[in-house]
Amino acid sequence: MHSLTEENYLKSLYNLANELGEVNVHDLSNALSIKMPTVTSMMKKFAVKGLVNYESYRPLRLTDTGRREAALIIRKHRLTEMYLVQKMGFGWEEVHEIAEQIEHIHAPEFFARMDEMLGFPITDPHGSPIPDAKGNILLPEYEKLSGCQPHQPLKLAAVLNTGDDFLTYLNKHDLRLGRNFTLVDREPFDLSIQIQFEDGRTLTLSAAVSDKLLVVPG
Amino acid sequence: MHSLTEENYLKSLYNLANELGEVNVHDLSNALSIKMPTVTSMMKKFAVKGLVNYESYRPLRLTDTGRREAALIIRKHRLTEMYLVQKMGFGWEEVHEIAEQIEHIHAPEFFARMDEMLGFPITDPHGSPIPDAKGNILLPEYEKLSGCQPHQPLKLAAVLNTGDDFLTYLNKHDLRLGRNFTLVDREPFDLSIQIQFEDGRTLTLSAAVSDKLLVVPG
DNA sequence: ATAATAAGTTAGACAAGTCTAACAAAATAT
DNA sequence: ATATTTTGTTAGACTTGTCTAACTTATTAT
Repeated sequence: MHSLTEENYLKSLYNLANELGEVNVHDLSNALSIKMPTVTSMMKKFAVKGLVNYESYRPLRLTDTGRREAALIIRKHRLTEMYLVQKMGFGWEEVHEIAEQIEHIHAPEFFARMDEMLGFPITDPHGSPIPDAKGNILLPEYEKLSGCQPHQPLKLAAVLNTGDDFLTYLNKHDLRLGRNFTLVDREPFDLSIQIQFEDGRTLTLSAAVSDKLLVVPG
Repeated sequence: MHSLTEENYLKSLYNLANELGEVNVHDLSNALSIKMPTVTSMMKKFAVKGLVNYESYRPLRLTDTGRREAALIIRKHRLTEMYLVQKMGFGWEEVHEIAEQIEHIHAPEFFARMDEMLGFPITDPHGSPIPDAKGNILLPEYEKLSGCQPHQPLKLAAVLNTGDDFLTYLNKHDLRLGRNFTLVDREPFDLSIQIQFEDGRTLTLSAAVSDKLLVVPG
């Protein structure tokens, strides 16, 4: 099994790989707030453990094993978030920090029980997919709101930023997962976007916000 | 805040102090499966942190601060056990290992929510008292079944061993907390004890067992 | 094309928590 | 009362995960 430290490297590596495609030592160092030499030496250790294919000065590549083990940690994280929201009444802006700790618990029965109580959910409270018990994940076909064309009916499917500030902002404007709206207009000057809800109310979203909202056709 | 390692020393120290009255380096070393020199040096560190009063070759004495901090960890442990049993359907023989990990989570809201959902319980699933949020604990007046006189109506109030084997044995004989019975007889030869349930059925318990069962007048 | 900057590595130090070996003090047994 | 055993301490080494300083390779900009 892996240490808590190793689990955090693994998870970060996995998330960065999805966000960036290629992950450099520098990126990982940044994400973890750990200096590059430390990251380099951990990656050499990971190479020995068969979690990454490491070559000097080349981007870091997770092995299939590494990817699977990372997915299993992320599974625990997302299952926990869903449990905290659905079964314990926390808001989606409150659960990240708690899940960040509980994801390191080694107790398969515990997570299996959560999964069962939740009815085997496939996404977490932020719309991110939950990997299955084997570490497989199917990436959903969400589109960034910032990249959509006007006049389409849309539905909020996921958010890309899970910081409290952002989520509290969304709460304030009743922007919850599953909410339907239409993209009315895009302002070319600052790339802000105007949306209209089904009840007729409109809302203007900055590019920073619309870039973090993932939608599906509504 | 304390490291995971420190939390485990603290908890063990607290539990041993309750069991033994006086705790020696040797006892703690034993309980934690950590060699004595390591324990000695940790105790010096604890002395600096104000958690124990340490003097060479003398028994270890928790300070009030140390005792309170230990009680707060034990609070999290017992609250978690209660939650796992009451809200997640685990058996009382399954929860120790999981709680052993979750007790180290730093998230007051999380434990406060559990407490609330459980209706502010005062004991865990094994009958042990749950310290309050300030680290105060009131020791209940339980008696060992092994020390009771015959012909008294009794009620099972707590168990002193929380190993799966013991609890599974109790399950098999329907010996659950709150169960009423009468002490029928004690066999002087091996100190085994015979009890009778309200439905008339009887059961013989070895000294090893009756020494681990705590009762109140039923 | 070369200078400047950014990214990555090597070497060596440090803190936390663990160990073993050797020695010292306290408790126990005859 | 003294020898033996048990308990406790000191000293020094090791591992994991971190850092800084110095150097190297790769990328970028002029």
